[in-house]
Amino acid sequence: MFGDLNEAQRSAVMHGDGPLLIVAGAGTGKTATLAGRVAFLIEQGIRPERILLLTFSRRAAREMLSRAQRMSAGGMAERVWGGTFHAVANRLLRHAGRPLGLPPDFTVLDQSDAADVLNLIRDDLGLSARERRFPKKDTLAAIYSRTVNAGTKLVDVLTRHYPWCQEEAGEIRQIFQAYTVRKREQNVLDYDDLLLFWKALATSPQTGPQLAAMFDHVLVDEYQDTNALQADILEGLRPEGTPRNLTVVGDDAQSIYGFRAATVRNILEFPQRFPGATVVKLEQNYRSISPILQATNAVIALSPQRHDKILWTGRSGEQPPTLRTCLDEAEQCDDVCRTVLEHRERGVPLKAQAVLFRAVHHSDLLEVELTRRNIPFVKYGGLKFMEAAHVKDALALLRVLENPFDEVGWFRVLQLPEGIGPVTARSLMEQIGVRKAQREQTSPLVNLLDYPVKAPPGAVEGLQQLRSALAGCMDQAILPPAGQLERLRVFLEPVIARRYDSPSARLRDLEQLELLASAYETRGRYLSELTLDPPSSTGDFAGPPLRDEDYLVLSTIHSAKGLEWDVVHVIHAADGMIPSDMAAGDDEEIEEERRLLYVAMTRARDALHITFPMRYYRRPRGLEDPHTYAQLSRFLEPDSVRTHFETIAPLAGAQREAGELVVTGTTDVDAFLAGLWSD
DNA sequence: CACGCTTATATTTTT
DNA sequence: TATAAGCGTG
Repeated sequence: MFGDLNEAQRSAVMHGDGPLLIVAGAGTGKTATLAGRVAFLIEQGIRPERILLLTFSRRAAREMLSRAQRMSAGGMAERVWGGTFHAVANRLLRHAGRPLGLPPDFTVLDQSDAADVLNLIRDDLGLSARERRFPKKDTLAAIYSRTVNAGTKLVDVLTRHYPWCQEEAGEIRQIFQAYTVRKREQNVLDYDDLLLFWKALATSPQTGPQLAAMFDHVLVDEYQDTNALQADILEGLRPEGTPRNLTVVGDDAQSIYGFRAATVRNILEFPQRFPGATVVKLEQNYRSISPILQATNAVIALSPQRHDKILWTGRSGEQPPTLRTCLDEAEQCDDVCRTVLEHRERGVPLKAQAVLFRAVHHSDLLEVELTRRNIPFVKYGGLKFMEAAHVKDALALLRVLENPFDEVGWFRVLQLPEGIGPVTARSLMEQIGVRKAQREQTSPLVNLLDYPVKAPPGAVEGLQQLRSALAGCMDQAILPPAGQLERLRVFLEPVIARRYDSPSARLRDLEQLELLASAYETRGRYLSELTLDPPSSTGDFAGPPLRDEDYLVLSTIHSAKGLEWDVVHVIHAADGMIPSDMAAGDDEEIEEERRLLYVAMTRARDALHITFPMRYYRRPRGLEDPHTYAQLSRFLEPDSVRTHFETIAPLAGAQREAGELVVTGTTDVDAFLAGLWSD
């Protein structure tokens, strides 16, 4: 059954008790190994519900467990505890959060909800009166999250990552303090709280041992992307003096989540933190053909950090990766479309191909072009769906039904009826007692439904419609979440038509939301699953019609982690894109960008194409030249890296045919100039 | 006080 | 490009 595994993989799979670190290079069969280990443990008689498998996404957990299922005879893998740190924390805390004073019916705030709460507090504290420009709500949320996850002092985070906000440190601290108070009042947890409370539970002398006793084995995927908080949780779960059955898998060369305070130190210091750890290295790459692997090895070789493993492959192949210089973005789109179709001609379906890029909006132009040419695609990455105003409106309605003390929920809901803006909404919240959260107090929801409130005459009718919509959803026993959404849609339809453009598309989204809800029996379950595992692609919604069709995959590099395709196209391989200008802060950030390119390239099995446009058109700001010139990404360095590529210039070909002279010197001039600005 | 309009601005990656 | 703040009107 484990016959397909190589020696290193087998030794990892069959490792006995004690800590185990598997350093698994890209494409070395990490998933098979981890799934194999789960299957092995079950075969050894470990009860599946006593195994905890922590992965980076829900999708990864599903894949891993279904593989383990196939490998294990008994087929009990589905009872394994699996999911992301956050999702597992959510489950655990609903059962075991009592000792922390945490009622089991808390609701979860996603990052943008958290930002809204921060914004509300900023208004309340009167900090919006603009003397200086104050960090925006999303920035506040980012600062908060980074501080908590890294476990560092606010001032240090500000100095290092948000130097332009240092002046406001006092106010920021004030907001953060109030933020914690509000969350507790309202019985809501944000992403970071989920981890914090889990850690509190796992490390407390009272509850820690009970928690640790729940599991015989803990396995963690993508360990290079865990942060200090998560490492503490793991140590709490496998305390010293007990059998420390902890398996972690990771690759320091693929750590790309520094912005979420992930630290490679977790993987590097694992043997110190868990003394007696066995270390297994997986170095045989099964994914890429040799010319691609050589190129990716060359990219990572230039990283000044030590990655001491050498990947090799038995997969031979002739075609080196191509490096394609395009005139501009339009030509890049054209080239990608053509190359994609060429591969399909030769028998590679669209599904086996992916286009990868640094930032969500990098595919905008390509999406237009693909649509124009009737090439179907799905896009992964980005949070677009959950961020849309109308989706938030619908979910806010469900949230106040679920948790009537949810402040941001109410603030949004109460502004839906015509004639009510922020000021009236605040007054209504005051009247129904949203903020006086004592547990015994009557529910603000009941107050709104059963008692009259003062509102301006113009708002009375709309308010009444809101009331009856909410009232229609009160009895969960009769109406499941999908039914509630159906009822709420009647109310939302005119609201959306009045407030937003392209209402028909938005109404379709509400139907999708309803479709998704039909899989859940309770509102609470539905809401927390949606915030912890949001639909990651438009394809997550595409029901049967799109499912069997062939489609090209578009993905951010971050979302492509752990996946692979026959053919990979990496676009925008220009300085300013990879590495992103935004990341050009310090060496550490630049190195993370290098690893990002490495991750992108190592997704490819048989063919890899990297393109970059020489010229970008930006919307003119003032009298600036709307064209900017880009250079090839510095990570594709000429001597040791570019030699592994076949260089193609669609532009040069076209121009030579036209008898024009191709000027290749531009980039050198730009490089010279760039050298003058940098120090 | 709501709402529609204009103008400034800052722009990554995701649980 | 999308959002937020600013301003005028009803």
